[in-house]
Amino acid sequence: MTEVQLTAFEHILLGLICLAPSSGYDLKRIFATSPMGIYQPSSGALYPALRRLERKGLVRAGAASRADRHARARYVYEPTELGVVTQTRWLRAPVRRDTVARDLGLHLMRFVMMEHLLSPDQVRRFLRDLADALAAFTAELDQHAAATDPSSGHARLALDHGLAVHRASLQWTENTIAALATSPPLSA
Amino acid sequence: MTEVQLTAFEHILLGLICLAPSSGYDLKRIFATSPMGIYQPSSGALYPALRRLERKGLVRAGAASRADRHARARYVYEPTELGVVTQTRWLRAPVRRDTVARDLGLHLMRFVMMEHLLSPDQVRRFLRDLADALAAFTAELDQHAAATDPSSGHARLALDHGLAVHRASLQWTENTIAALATSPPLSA
DNA sequence: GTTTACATGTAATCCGTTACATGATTGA
DNA sequence: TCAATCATGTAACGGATTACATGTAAAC
Repeated sequence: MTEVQLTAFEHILLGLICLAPSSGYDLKRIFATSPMGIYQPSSGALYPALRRLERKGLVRAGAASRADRHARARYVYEPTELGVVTQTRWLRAPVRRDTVARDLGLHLMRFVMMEHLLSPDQVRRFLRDLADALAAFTAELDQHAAATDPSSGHARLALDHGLAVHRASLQWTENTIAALATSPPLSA
Repeated sequence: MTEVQLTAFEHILLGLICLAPSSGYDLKRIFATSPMGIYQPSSGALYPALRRLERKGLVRAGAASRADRHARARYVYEPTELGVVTQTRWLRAPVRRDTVARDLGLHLMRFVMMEHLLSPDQVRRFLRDLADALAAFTAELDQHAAATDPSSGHARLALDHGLAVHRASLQWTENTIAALATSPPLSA
């Protein structure tokens, strides 16, 4: 029971490898072409991170490595059993109210990655928690707003931005809960 | 013309000091109590950053230091002329389309800090640029969405989240441009 | 025949977190 | 006097960026 602690970046890599076995370059391409391409990991971040995951026994360089008559080394990583367990535990971690705003993007990544690792019920619970956390956060911002002179300059306007954005996020969460309730994930 | 390069964190500290001369502890309190308290800088980040700003000649420990019969050292920093120039240049920097999503929070910080350092016209231009960048980004997301099966699981749903949030941000930007046009900043 | 995509890596540097250390002042 | 607040700092550690290095394969 050695508590495996990973960085957010490592968890995202592990999650992507859980979705589909990938080489470092594959992962780079995923970041480059998918909408999450707002973050582009450098080689100096990516390859050492993969090595750390391997060293910790969460992924392994699988059979596909060095195939396809590629003379150049090519390591295709796949998750180990421990890797899947670790990732699943991360996905199940509660949504913390006090950091929901800071980690909003990360929570969305978790949502994407829990599709095949958690049960529909656990996904529902996650979204419910997320909605609650967002509601609490917007309520807090509302209080700040109420305590601020509405015509007091840019700080107040920026506060309105935070409110608008997190209300939209909350709205999405509620909509998604409803959508997943009426049309359950395809198990066809 | 030694190009002074600062981290985002350093620029935020410098910006806060430009708004009002502050000690390290003052800054800590600002982070703790204002809505931007989602980020709580540690002592190990804060004090070395202030030292770096001082070493680079952007702030100086002002007259208020060690006053108030505080035996314990207390350094109240105020911006130097070079500090104000550097900060102003940062505030004037263009909004980059390709990083608007990643740096959205930072752009809002810039908006707050440009209130007293830039002209209303420059603020307007900044918001116009921000709106354009957000429009470009949402258009890009729209294209991704159009190319994705609408019932294809969590990735698509997460994309919808990004769209909702950035549309809300864009809406705020347009609203704010309008608001600042009708009621110009108080110069009373 | 040279650029572009594929594919992985290292070294220097810098910065942030965590945890610990120190000491004064105020109020219960 | 004991806790909380004020107030600044250091040391160990880890990880990210930048820039550089290396080499193959495909395409033009």
